[in-house]
Amino acid sequence: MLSLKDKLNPKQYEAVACPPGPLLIFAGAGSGKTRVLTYRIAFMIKQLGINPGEILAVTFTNKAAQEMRERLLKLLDMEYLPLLVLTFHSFGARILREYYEVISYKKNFSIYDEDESIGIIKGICKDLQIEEGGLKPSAIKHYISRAKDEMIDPVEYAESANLHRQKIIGQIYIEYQKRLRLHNGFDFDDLIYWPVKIFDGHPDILQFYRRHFKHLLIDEYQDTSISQYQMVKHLAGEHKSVTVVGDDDQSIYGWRGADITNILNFERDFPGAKVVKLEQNYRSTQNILSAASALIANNLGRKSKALWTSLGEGQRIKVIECSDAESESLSLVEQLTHLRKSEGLKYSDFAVLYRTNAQSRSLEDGFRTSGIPYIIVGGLRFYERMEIKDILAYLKILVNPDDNISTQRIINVPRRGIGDVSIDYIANYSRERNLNLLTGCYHATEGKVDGIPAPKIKEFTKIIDKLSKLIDSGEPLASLLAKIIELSGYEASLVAEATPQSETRLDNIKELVDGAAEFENRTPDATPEQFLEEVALITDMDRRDPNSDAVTMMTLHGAKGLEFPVVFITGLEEGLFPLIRDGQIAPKDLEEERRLMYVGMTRAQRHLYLTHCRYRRHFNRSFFGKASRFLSEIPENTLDDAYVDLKPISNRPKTKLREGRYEFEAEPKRSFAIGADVYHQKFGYGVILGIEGNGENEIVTISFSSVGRKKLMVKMAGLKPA
DNA sequence: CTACCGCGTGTTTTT
DNA sequence: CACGCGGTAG
Repeated sequence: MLSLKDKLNPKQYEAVACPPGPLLIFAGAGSGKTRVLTYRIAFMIKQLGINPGEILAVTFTNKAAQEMRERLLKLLDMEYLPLLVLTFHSFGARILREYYEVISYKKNFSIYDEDESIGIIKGICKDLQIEEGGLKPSAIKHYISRAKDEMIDPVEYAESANLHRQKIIGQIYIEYQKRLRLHNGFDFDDLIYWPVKIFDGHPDILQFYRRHFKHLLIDEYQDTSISQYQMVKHLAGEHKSVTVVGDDDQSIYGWRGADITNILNFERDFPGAKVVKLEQNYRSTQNILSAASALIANNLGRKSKALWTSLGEGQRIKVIECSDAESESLSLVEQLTHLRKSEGLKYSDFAVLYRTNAQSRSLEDGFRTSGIPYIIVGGLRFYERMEIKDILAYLKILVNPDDNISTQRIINVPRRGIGDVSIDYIANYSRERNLNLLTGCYHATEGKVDGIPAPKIKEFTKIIDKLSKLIDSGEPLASLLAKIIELSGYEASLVAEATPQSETRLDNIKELVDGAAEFENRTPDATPEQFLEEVALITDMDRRDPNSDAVTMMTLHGAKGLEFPVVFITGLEEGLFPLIRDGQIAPKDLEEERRLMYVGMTRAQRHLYLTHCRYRRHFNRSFFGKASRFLSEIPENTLDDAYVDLKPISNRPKTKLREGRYEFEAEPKRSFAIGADVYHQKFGYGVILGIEGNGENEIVTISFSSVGRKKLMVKMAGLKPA
């Protein structure tokens, strides 16, 4: 390999070229983490002559895995990647596809997502008549997930329960695991939990994996849970060629079971580990970096580090105080429009970040009305849409007939006159006879189940029959899905509905078929099970199209690993960010919020904007927001002069549409389009942000480069197109 | 027994 | 404000 030393700084080189063995790389934000990981892999292959098949790289997200794959292909100059780059969860799924038998599972198991898992828990609470003691099913799921992260099995959990609440959860946990097995399904946590259990109990299998993967590389090590840590520890075995990369300051998944002590204790767990700190930041200017560093310095119990950059001082950070969320949205539009012009930036150079998905609503309003292209990443995911899950449920029961969850989901979708009561009858009948629900349905068509309208069930089983034949005859995936949509009557019912919503649903299921076709292309020998697995593990974060020129809007969590020339962090109000529930926040939670802020700030390359509102409607109730404490933790000398934008924008009367007939305003004639450049005698050049009223009363909101935002009557203003 | 309608409730972050 | 759940009508 040519001159590694020229392409890496000394620290990076040290990490890349260090001999196989335990290696911990503290990679500060923007310090070229992925670069080091990929070069290290290339180094192992090209310099050390290591067989690529013996290397396993594990990341946390599909996005990260994908990026690493692409960069490796380029670096190694190959067409196909000779090594595995997987997420923890997909690696776990692979192990289970191979060894499901040793834990008495069956082939073609299903993978249940969060909603389905919570659905199972709801069912358990109902069946067991458990008084949940004020615990919501989602909360129960959370506790069970944490238990699995810590490798605590159901019986162990129940036995060690002290509190009344824990005993209830223990009971539910036991039943939950039982039902998952009954349905031949795993939840997300099982994809780590069970492989570790298998390794624990089957040295021969563990030995196989250890021999197979002699060199491990783990990305985002600070986000690993106890179960993931154990998986790494198991695989590392005696040879201990483990490279882990992480940054304790970017640990933001504690609520999901990530255990920051994993990275802090690496040197203890792997004696003789080499530690390299990467502290040169290649992303941000000094101002941004100093501000972020000062902020994170408020956390205790972190490894101290000193990030530095040679990119120069750069712009100061701008804090904008807005009157309300609507004004916040318009402020973003305003700043963005100016900056885009003055610096010749693309829309895709901008990111708008927020703490909770709910905030995206008000933020996107301003973008929509001003015609600025944007994409919202995250929120409701494509594969979590109702219609997609419905169609996939059909596919799931064809592959795994034990999947009662999916059977239950679509037995009456679209409507075939089979209600809850009928389903309960069949479910009870099936349970007593140890049959799965689908088989129970077939019995019902033969009149074996009392009180069930056989013809209606028959309608359902006939569809399944037809589809089974197709899948058995090896129908290609995309056309199989098309058949499901057609034969199930799903398409017809959506067409009949003929609402705007049903139209988008139709579009979505068509997109699903396209996606399946694309999957077939990419993986020629693909089985439906593999497709289902990919679909279960993929997230919306992975569907970001890098080619479209649009502003990216996403949560701060979603932004990890990304970078943008311009970043807006919004909603910086005490209580919202840091997010505080019940007026209280535990110190460790506050520190995680602060790390989240740190992650957000360090996404910015050149410009960083921080906005907060004085007034915000949050939970149904309006409240007056104090500025976030994080704002006061940023040194003054990195901040621009305060920019206050308090012009009330939202005092125009809300139009009522609900009362009486719907009324549609005639499309008003407008003198200017939103986004148009205009010139004003006194204020100079500006951009039209919004238009209200028409004719005599037409009022435009204009952002002037000289004086900021103004509302003017067109009649009086004497505007000229610029 | 199913389908529809209205009321009430409740919102962190995600593999 | 949107969704889920529960009650009622058919």
